[in-house]
Amino acid sequence: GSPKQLQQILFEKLGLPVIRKTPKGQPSTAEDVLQELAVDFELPSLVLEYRSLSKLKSTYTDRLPEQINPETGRVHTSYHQAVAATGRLSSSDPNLQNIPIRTPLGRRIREAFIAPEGHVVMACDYSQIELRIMAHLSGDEGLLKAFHDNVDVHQATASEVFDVPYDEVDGDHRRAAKAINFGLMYGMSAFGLSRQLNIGRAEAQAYMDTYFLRYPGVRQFMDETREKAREQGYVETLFGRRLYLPDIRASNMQRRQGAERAAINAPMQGTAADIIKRAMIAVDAWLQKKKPRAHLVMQVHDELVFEVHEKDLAKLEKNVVRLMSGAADLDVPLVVDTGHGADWDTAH
DNA sequence: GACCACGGCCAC
DNA sequence: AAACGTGGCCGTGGTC
Repeated sequence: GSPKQLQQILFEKLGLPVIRKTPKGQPSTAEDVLQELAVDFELPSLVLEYRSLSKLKSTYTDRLPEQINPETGRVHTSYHQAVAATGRLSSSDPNLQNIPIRTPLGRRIREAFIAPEGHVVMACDYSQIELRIMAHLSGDEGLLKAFHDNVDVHQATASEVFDVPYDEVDGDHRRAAKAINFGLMYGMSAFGLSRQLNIGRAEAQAYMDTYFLRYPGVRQFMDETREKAREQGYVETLFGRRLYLPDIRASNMQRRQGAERAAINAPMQGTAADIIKRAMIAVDAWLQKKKPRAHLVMQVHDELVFEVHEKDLAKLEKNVVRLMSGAADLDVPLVVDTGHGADWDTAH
């Protein structure tokens, strides 16, 4: 578990090539580096497998049972309202906003979050909320249309960027388009996209150029956001939450560009945070008024998780969807997906 | 025992 | 050199 010791074994003792260095100048043993080394060498795959198992065991399987409150028999997180710069909540001790979901083994940890006898877990999440907010804030016609037509937005982006009919988009093109969509919201450069997709820089630049040609409103929105940040020293969400960016005029290019990326991202991430908070307030009011056998037990940025008596499930689901969808009036629909089951994994 | 930096990695 | 935003937690290696 020691990157320092692993560096010595891989790069000094075994003489494997150094693919990348850490910010402190040490040879990196990060996941993407080991994946590349795994093509030619045997050990890196084993290290990666050990790492993923070790992460799940040390952070979740070992720790969560230790944090069960003996009085309630539950784990209780702490939510913080004034930590994340964008207005998101954060969660700690334990963090319940980073419970694994991406891998089958990771998902087994979610199965441990179960509802009491006679109750189910219900999970309701906003579909693509940040991209929808990007469509709203930018007013880009193509993006607005994609959401109005209720199509798969990554598939639609792939169709535009790679110039293939919507129904003929393959998995690789969709994956690339998804990376472009998310990368854009994080202020990613062509260099970053080339690294993410493992393609040449010119090719990545061509993808981004085509994207901005097809979605000109998005380019304009991003240019204007940078400009506004520089002029005002802050950016704001749809509802006026500000993020001040003291580094936006820094002479140090790295700091300045970092502030520009934060400026691009904050209106979208922050507006999503505002919207789900409005939804939580509306849901709380409804719960207090109607008194169903239900509790809101978690918030995970774009998702609300409830425990609800089986008999009150249908009514709760209908109303939570209504209240979450209606928490903001955007130029695109706010779509809410829901699921339920005996545990948090099944509810997804 | 408390705290820290680092490298790494889990989530959205 | 870095290059993709927001968080929190782990083990290691180290200090006080």
